[in-house]
Parts: sequence; C-alpha cells; structure tokens
Amino acid sequence: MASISDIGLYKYKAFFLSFAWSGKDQAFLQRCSIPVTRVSSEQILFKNECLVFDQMPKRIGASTYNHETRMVENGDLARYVLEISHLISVLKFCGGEGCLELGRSYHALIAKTGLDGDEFVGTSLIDMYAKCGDLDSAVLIFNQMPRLDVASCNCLISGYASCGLFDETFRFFMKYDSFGNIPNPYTYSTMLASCGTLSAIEEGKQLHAQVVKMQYLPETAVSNALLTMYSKCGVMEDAETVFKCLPRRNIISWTAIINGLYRHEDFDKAMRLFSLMRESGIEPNEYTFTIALASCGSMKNLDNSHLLHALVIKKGMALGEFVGTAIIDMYSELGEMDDAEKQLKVMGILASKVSWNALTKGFVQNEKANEALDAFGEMVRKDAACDEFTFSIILKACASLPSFTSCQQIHARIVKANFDSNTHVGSSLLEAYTKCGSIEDAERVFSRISAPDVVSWNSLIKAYSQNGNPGRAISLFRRMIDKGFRPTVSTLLAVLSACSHSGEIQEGQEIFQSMVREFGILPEEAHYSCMVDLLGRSGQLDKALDFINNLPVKPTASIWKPLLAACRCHKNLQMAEFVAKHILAMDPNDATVYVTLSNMYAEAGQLVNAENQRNLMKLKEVTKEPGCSWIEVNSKIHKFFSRDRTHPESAKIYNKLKQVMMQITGKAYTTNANQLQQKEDSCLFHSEKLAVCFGLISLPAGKPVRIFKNLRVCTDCHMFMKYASLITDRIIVLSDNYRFHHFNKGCCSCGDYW
DNA sequence: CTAGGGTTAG
Repeated sequence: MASISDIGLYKYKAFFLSFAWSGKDQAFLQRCSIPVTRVSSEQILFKNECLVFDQMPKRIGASTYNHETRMVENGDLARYVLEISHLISVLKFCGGEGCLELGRSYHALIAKTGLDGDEFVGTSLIDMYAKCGDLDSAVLIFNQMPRLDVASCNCLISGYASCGLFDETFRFFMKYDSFGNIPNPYTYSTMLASCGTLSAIEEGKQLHAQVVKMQYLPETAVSNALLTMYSKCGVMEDAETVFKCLPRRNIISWTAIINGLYRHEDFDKAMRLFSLMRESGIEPNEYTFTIALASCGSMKNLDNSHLLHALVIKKGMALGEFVGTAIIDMYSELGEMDDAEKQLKVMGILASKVSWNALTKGFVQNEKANEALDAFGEMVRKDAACDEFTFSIILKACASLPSFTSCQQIHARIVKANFDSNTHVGSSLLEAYTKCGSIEDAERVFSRISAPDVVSWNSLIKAYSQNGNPGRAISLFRRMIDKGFRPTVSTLLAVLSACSHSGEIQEGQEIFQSMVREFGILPEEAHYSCMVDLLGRSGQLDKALDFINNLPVKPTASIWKPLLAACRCHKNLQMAEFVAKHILAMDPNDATVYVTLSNMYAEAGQLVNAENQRNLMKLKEVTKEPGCSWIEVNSKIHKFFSRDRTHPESAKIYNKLKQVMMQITGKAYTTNANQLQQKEDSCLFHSEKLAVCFGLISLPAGKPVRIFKNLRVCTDCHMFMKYASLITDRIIVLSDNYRFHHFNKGCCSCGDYW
C-alpha cells in the first residue's frame, strides 16, 4: 500500500502529466520523451515515473496540516491556493482519463488533510467520480457538501447524463429549485444534449422556451447544444434557424451544423457551409475535417476529395487517428481502394484498429472479399487487437464469398476472444453461416448470443425462410412475438416470403393484415411484391391482379414482376403479355421480362415469337455481352427445380450429382444431409441445382456459353455458374461480380425473386 | 469547478 507521502509524490507527477497531457506544453512532453501514441494515462504514470519526478522543479510535501491552521498562518495564503489548484488539476485529469483508482487515492489524501471542506475541491471530486462513472460516490459527496452551488449540481447532472441515466437526469433537473439554485447555461447545455441523444423533441422544445426566457440563447454553447439537439431529432430547419441567429459562431457551431447536414445526407450543403466557414475566417479542426471528408466521400466527387485530402495534408492532420481513418473511409466510399490502402500504409504505426477496420470494410463494400481477408490476416499477423467490429466486418466477407472454411476459422478466433456472445458479432456469424448454407451452425450461434435483439431474430428467421424451412421461419416469428419483440420491416418481409414459399396463403394474408393493425408497420414496396408472389405462386393469378389494382400506392415494376413469374409458372401467356406491357412501360430495359416472355413463347411452341422477344431484347441493348443462351439453359433448370422437388427424375439427378461432386472434390459423396454439412465447402448445398443442370440439360452446341458481366443474379445461380465453370471449359464466367438481391430485383438468370 | 463537435458492425 502506498503511504501518504508516496501519494504526495504521485500527486505531483500526475499534475505535471495532466498539464503536459492537456496538450498545452508540447515541449514538456518531448523533454520527458513521453510517447505520442495514446496509452492509458495510468500506464504513462508508471512508465515515466522517474523521468517526470526528475523534471519537477520543487517538491511541496504532503504534510498533515489542515487548511484552517494554514489559513491563519500569515503569508501562506498563496501556497494554499496553489495547493488547491494543484488538487483540482489532478482531479480533472483523473476524471478526463477515467482513472478512478488514482482519483480515489487523492480523495483519501484530501480527506486526510481536511481540504475536502473546500467548495471547489468538493465540486471537483463530484465531477471526478461522475466522469469515472462512480455515481454512488459522487452522490455521497454531493450530500455531504456544506453548500450546494450550481456548479456542483451541474457536475452531478452531467454525470447522470453521460452514464445514460436519463430518468435521473430529468428528475434532478426539476430539483434545482429545491437546492436554491437556478439552472445556468451549463445546465441547459447538458439537458439539451440529453434530449438530443434521446430524440426527445418535445422536452427539447420546452427547454428551448426556457432558454429564451432566461436569455441564455446568445450563449454560444447553449445555442450549439440547441442546434445539435434539433439536428439529432431530425428537425434540420430548426437547427439551421438556430445557427443563423447565432451572434457569435465558433468552430463548434460550424462543426455541429455541418455534421447535422451530413447526417441528413445533404452533402452538397454540408460542403458549401464548410467553404463558407473557411471564408468567414474560421479554420477547420480535426473534427470538422472528419465530417467534411465523409461528406466528400458520399458525394462521390473525386476532384473535391483530392482537394480536401491535399488541404488536410497541408494542415499536417492527415495522420491523426480520426482524420486518417476518415481518409480511408472516403477513398473506400469512392471505390478507390488503392488510395485507401496507401493511406493506411502512410499512417504506419499511427493506424489504429479502427483504421484497419475501415480498410477491411472498404474491401468488403467494394466486393473484394479476398482482399478483405488478406487485410484481416495482416492485422492478425501484426498482432493488432481485433474488436467486435473487426469480426463483424470480416464475417461479411466470408458470407459474400461464401466460404464455410473461413467462417469456421474466424468463428474459432471469435470464441477465443470471447466475442461469441456479443449481439453484433453473433448476428454476423449467423448471417455468414446462413449464406454458407449451414443452418445448424446458424442456430447454434444464435443460442450463444447473450442478448439477442430484433436483428438477431430477423437473421435467424431469414435463415430458415431462405433455406428451405419456411415452416420453421413462421414458428420462429411467433416465438419472437411471444418473447415481446416488436417485429421490424425486415422481420415481416422474411416471414411473408416464408409463407409464400411454403404455400401458407392463409397465414401470409393474416400476417400481412396484422402488419399495420398489430405492429404499426406500413407495408413497403417489397412487402407488396411479396404478397403478389404469395398469391401468384399458389396459382391465384386473378387475386394477385386484384391485389395490385387495389393497392393504396401506384404499383411499381417490382410489384408487377412476381406476377409475371407466376404467369410463367402457371402457363398463363395472355396475362403474362398484359403484365409485361406494364413492366416495360416503366422499365423498358428489364432483361428478365424479355427472357421470361421469350421462354414462355418457346414453351407454348410459338418459336417465332420467342425469337422476336430475344431480338427485341438485343435491340434494346439490355445486354451488352452475348450470353443469352445461358439464361435459356438456366431457366429450364429453374423451372424444373424450384417448383417441383418431387419430380420423378430425382433419383437420376442424385446419381448424377454424386458423379459431379466426385469430379469436383475428388471425394466420395453422399446426399445425406448430415454428412453434407460436414463437407468443407458449403457450396455443396447448392449443388442440387448443378446436378439438375448436368443431369437434364445439355449445353448448346458450338461456342462456349459466356456469362456476361453485370448480370444481376441470385446467390443460387451464382454458385451454380461458378461450379459449372469448374467442370467444363464450355462455360466461361466473365466476372465474379454477382450480387445477391432481394424482391425488388429479379434474378436475370432464373427469373425468381430471391 | 461545470457546457458544445468526430471514425468502424449485424
């Protein structure tokens, strides 16, 4: 245990460090060779103990006087004030850096020397405890204070607010009166900030009224807080009004309004204000630059981005933790991954794990999953700490490949790092396993999440809905409701599509009805399109048409499209022509419409019409590359496979499947589902389709089939093409750039709406 | 002594 005199030494070290750390004395920092990288302050204290001590000009020992005796000692007043201000600095330092234990030992020292009777010291103690999150101690001191002024109350209330105890915050605000205090501008800043995080617009407006009445509005900090509150509550007009009326705008006012515009996706205006700010003589700081960089990235304007990047370099800020990462984000957003990578390299040792995460995320978003995995590997190799964000991001890369092996490897790391109960990581893992086709793993992962939220439930429901167990998806939906979760837009989409795919017409319609009535969710385009699919798939084409005609919104192409698919499935050429006309009126370049119609004519024996549709499509230049023959091949398979699993030829298919899979993997292969899931590569799950292809369809004679670029296809078809190209050089995949998509876009290959 | 602004995830 440290003795009082030890603590005395410690105190001065902490003081000097806090002084140095506040950035006011760079020379001091350098003289002490304090590392610039940010480590916890306690670490620095210990590391530089001797150094700092040597630098101390003079030591004022911590003797056991109390302040009354000192007050009467003539001429000692100056030293007393010095002592108090030292203590306050140290406590501020502890609060700012979250050094609760250090602060506590100071508290002990203060109590011992009797300095805790001092009003300022007491307030600083409250602030220190509140900032360190130890509100119980803060309240204890608060209650012992001989006199309570506004500052003490403000310290406590900001403690409540920063700990997220908003009930307490508001309750305490109402009690200011009973302590004989009037809320001051600081109080209102804190309160307004709380309203902002809570999106409590009504309370915010009431506070606004009070602020006006108290004439605090000209206070820049109060107006800043007010405009931030409005912007967080989504009322940009009011935020802008507050900004316009501000008599003295500082850098924070400008940053707040620019940030508000950025959050509301008004990037143009954000950048305009950024220029205006500079014109008005205020230079951006690190905060402002991160927002400006983000806006630039979202605007997709490369020239502006380069200008801004140059400006940041000129200011010497390009390597800072936040600004540096913002540059990586900007280039990722612009798709300039080389520049993003360069930035990370330039940052060198200053790159934090957030910077690495940003780069990895950039790769994933630009559909470079392998590069993302490489970056992750590099991160692991460098022994950089991986956090929950790292894992969420990298799992997305695994899902997009999809690579079951990578999923398992990363899963192992996650378990080792103790992140498997984290809600975000768990959900990402769940999604990744789902994309790899392993529902069993997905379910197991779900059960490990300590606090599953709506998104976790959604993912699990979607997993079953999209992987051939719609019945389970529906029952999970019921269980989720029973547990008291409020479904979201995507919950209902997943469960409605489950109903559609399992033929639960009645149930689907009931759930659709309950959307608004029970859950208060307004159906979106995708839900309507799903309902059309539900009715159409079951053959109720007229009902589906009625549904479309009676919609409260104007039906879009995405709403019509599932009906076209249904027409084909149920061989209603007449209605198909009618529907196609509607879709083409809205989107004349939609390849799926021509393909579907053409296939339907062919199936009806109208070969001339079929050919006409093809020519029409080529005429419209919907396809830049020749490759339509592939679509024909695939749509035959689709027709066979997706609608009718009990086809009499299934035995033949499975035999063919075994042969094909042997060719690919070199291993014996059975169709037993349990053994399937143990296979290294989950793509096997999609092989049914592949087998159908090779079992039933022969490739057209002549030239190889080219699968052209930028074709929107579903994951199933993607997988299917990839494997097909492995087996025969007759199939050439020109690009790996396929995207999974949802209802509102049909798959160009199979025409389905997955 | 007390207030205001920023990056990454399902």
